[in-house]
Amino acid sequence: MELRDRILDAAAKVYAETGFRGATTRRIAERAGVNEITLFRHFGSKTRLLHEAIHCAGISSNLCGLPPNPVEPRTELLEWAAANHAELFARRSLIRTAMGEIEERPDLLPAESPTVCACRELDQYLGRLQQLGWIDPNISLESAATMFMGTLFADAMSRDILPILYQHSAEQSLEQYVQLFSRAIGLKDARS
Amino acid sequence: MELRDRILDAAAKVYAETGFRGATTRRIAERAGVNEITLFRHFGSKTRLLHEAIHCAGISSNLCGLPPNPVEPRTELLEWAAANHAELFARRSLIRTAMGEIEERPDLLPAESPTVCACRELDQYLGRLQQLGWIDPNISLESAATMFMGTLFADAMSRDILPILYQHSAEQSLEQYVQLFSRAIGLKDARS
DNA sequence: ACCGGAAGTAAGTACCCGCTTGCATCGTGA
DNA sequence: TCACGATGCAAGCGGGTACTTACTTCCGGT
Repeated sequence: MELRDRILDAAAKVYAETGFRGATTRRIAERAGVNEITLFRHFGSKTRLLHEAIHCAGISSNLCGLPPNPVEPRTELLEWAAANHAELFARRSLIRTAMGEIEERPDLLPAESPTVCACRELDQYLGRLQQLGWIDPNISLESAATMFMGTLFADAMSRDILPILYQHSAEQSLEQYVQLFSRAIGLKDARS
Repeated sequence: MELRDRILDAAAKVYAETGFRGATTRRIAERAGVNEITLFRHFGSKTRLLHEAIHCAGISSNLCGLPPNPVEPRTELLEWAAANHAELFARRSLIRTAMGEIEERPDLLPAESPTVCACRELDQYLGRLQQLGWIDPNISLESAATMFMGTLFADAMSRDILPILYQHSAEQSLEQYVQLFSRAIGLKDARS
């Protein structure tokens, strides 16, 4: 791993653990196994370093998208939900920290967050289902997409800190969510 | 307002805005219009002050609960959702900050959070509906309750920071959520 | 052999932090 | 009137913070 990437990686981790104020240049340097001065020579200031680190850490890996031509909506929704939930859950520390500081430092989070993209993707997918006549024509697509995305988001953010609420495994919960959501939107499918 | 309460109030606000590290004793004192020394004379240390401040700020106001004997589930759910959402939304800054720091300072949040109580309350209410035969007997009550609570939670936490996702008003969204949720659990009601 | 760039080392600056000490001030009940 | 408790004020302590300066070390290319 290149030194620069090692620093960015360490910075993102320390930030996720302790926030902007807690992510001191000394701690980041120590975590990266690098002299503190090197941070400043590479990135100029702590602020610029953290900006770049969070931006890089926020770039989502390749998610399997929802198909343009739905075939088995229930299966497709479940796979998509599992991928998105796993992504959110893996980054939960960083996301929680950044959300907690968003009012103080709104520029640290990218405007086009993966969550927003995912929600729009779901919205458009539901639109296709609606055109095909597979779901209720009267429901609000945006609200349905927001509801389902909110469920995934809240689960991924709270599962490890509110274990009382999340006693089922993630897979079991996601199946239930998809089943409930399918009923909510009136999905007509062979396997009800 | 008593001086002690003024300090606690200021401490909770500064904490919600800037987190534990950002909530310096000088800032809290200035916000409370009080000498910094007074904080230490009253609470001993910054840590004890913030513990008490967050605990007091977390005590929920009297929420209208779900009725023990359901009459109009759709209306009851909507009112309950509106009350809970309003409560979460009002405290969103504090909740976001505390969630962001929960791994570093898990003792700052009460174990029995209002959200957990609300989710259990909803779970039991759904159980009553199920016993009455008003909703599907096969669905998982915990998953349904978690799903709806997650929707409310995500909405309240993200509405102000992701306005692209939440273009409808809160009331409109809540109505849609309740309508979708009612369908998800198979609620049989006069007004479908 | 030598040079240049990248990294480390040591020291320091100016500031902010939690917290303490010592003393002045003020209001109230005895 | 006076004593006392609560509060304010000024100053400071030891330590941490971001960041700088000046110098050394090391390593690869020519």
